[in-house]
Amino acid sequence: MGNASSESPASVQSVDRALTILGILARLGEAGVTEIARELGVHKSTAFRLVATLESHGMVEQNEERGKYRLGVGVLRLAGATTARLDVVQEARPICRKLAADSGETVNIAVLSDRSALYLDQVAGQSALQSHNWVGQHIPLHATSNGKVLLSGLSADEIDNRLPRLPSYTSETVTTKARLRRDLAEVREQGYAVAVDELEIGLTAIAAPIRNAHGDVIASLSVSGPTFRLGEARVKELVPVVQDAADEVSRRLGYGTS
Amino acid sequence: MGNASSESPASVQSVDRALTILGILARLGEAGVTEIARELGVHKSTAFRLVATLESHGMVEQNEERGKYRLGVGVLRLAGATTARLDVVQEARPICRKLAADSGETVNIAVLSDRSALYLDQVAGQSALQSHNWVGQHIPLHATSNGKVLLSGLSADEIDNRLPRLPSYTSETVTTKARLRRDLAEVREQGYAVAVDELEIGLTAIAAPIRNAHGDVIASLSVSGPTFRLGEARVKELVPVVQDAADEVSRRLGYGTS
DNA sequence: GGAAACGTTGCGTCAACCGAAACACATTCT
DNA sequence: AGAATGTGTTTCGGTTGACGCAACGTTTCC
Repeated sequence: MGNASSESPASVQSVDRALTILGILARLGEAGVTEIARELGVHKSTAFRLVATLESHGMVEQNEERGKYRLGVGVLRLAGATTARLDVVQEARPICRKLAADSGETVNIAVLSDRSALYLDQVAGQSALQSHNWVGQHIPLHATSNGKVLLSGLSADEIDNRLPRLPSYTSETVTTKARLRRDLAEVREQGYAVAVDELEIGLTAIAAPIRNAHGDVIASLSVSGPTFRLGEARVKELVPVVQDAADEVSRRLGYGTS
Repeated sequence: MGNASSESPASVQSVDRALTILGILARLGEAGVTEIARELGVHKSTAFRLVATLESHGMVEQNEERGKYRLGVGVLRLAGATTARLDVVQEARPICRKLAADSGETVNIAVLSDRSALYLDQVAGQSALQSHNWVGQHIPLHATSNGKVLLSGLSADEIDNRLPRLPSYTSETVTTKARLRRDLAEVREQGYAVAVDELEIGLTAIAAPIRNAHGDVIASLSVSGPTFRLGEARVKELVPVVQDAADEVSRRLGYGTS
C-alpha cells in the first residue's frame, strides 16, 4: 500500500503523486478525492489540487455533477499518439480489424518486453462477450500463445535468462523447461502456437509470428476467445487465417520481399 | 507557443508542466530535454527532472542509450484501463438525446457486423410519426447512410469481400459497384453520407462517422426520418449538426488532437 | 582537435506547493 | 426536523520542495 513508486534518482514529488493517482484510477476504475488522498497518504486538499490539474489536461474526468473521478480521454489521445508511431501497430491495424471481423474474436498484437509479453493493441471481435482489454499489460511468456511465438524467435540462452521460473496458473500451464522446449520447437516448425486454458481456464488463443525485413520475430499476432467457442475444429480452421494475417503484416514490414 | 493550459482554478505548476510534456511528445513523437525545455519555457534541468519522473512511471522512455524521449508503455496501460470501461453506446447516448431533441428526428448508432450494419442504439425523435425500432437489426450496407459511412472506412478489398452482390430495394438503391465506389469516395471526402429512398421509399437518413483514438471508423451516427420532412434544404441544414454530434462522440473516445 | 551540442548532477534560493481548517452541499441517522 | 457525518471545494499562511544556475561528462560535428 501507500507509495508504489520506488527510489528515483531525480524525482518531482507532485508529479510523482499525480502519476500515482492515474495508476490508482486505472486500478480502481473510479475514486473520490478523499479515497485518493488516503491511498496517497496526503491531505484531501493536496489530492484535490492534483486531480484538478489532471482534469484540466483531460487526463481524468468527473462522474456526473461533482462526483468521483475516473481516467479521461486525454489518456486515449496519448495512447493513440504512442501506437501511431510504432510501425508494427500501424501496419497491423487494418489487418487486425479484418481478422477480428472475419473471425468474430478478439485480435491482439504483442511484443517482447523484458520478461513478459507486452500487449500493444487490441481489436475486439463483434461478439458481445469479449475478454477484457489486455492493452498495456504484461503477460507471462510461457502461458500464452503470443508468449510462445515471441520466445520461439530467441536462442536457448535468452529463453533461460528471461524465464528463471515457470509459475503455474492453471492445471494446463507449462511448468517444466523440457516441456517448454518441446512446445517451442513445435511452434518454430509449425509457424504458430496454440494455448488452451494455460493462462486462464476457458481461454483459448492462437498466435503467429510477425517478422521484419531481416526475418526476426518482432511481434506476435493472436486471436483469442472462450474455449467453448474455439474448439479443436474451429482452431484448426482459424490457424491458417491467423498465419495469413501475420504473414501479410510481415510482408508490409518488408519481410520476404527482396 | 508555450503554455497550452489556460487559467485553472486550482493548478499544480509542476504537474501542469509534466502533462504538457506528454502533449509535446504526443505531437512531436520524439524530443530531447533541451527541446522540451525550450517549448515549456523552463530550464533544462527542470525539464529533465520532470521527464525523469515521468520515466519512473513508464509514461515516457528513452530512445537508445541516453537519447531523446518518447511516450512509453505506461500510457498504454492507462489506456487499457480506460477503454475497458469506455463504450460507444454509453458515450454517445447523451449526445444522441440532444441531437434527437434538436432535430426532432430519430437518431441511431450502428456498427459494422460481418456483411451488414448492426444497429446498437436508437433515440426516438419527438415526432409522432417515427420509424420502427432498428436496434439489434442487421441492415444492408449499400442501401443506408450508416452503411456507406461504415464502408467508407474499409479498403477496396474488404468492401468487395463483404458485398458480393448489391440487392435492390427501391428504384434508388445503389446496385452497381462503380456507383458505390463513387458514393463512398464522396463520403470519405465530405465526411458524411445521405441516403434518400434507397432502402425504403419515403425514408431519408444522414450519417457521419464516429472514430476511435486511432482514427478508425468504429461506428456511425445517423439521423433519419420521412423524406417529406427531410427535404433537400432540411438535409443541408442537418448535415453539419449530425457531423458535430459524431465528432463530439469521437472526441469522447479519444479522437482528435490538442 | 576544438567547439558546440547533448543529457545529467549539486546546490542555494525563493516561490510554489502542501496541510490545516473552514465552507457548501448532500445524505443519513436519531 | 435537526444533528451528524459524509462528500468535494476554497482560502491562507509556513515551509518544504521544486526551480534556475552553473559545472560536468559525453557525444557529435565541423
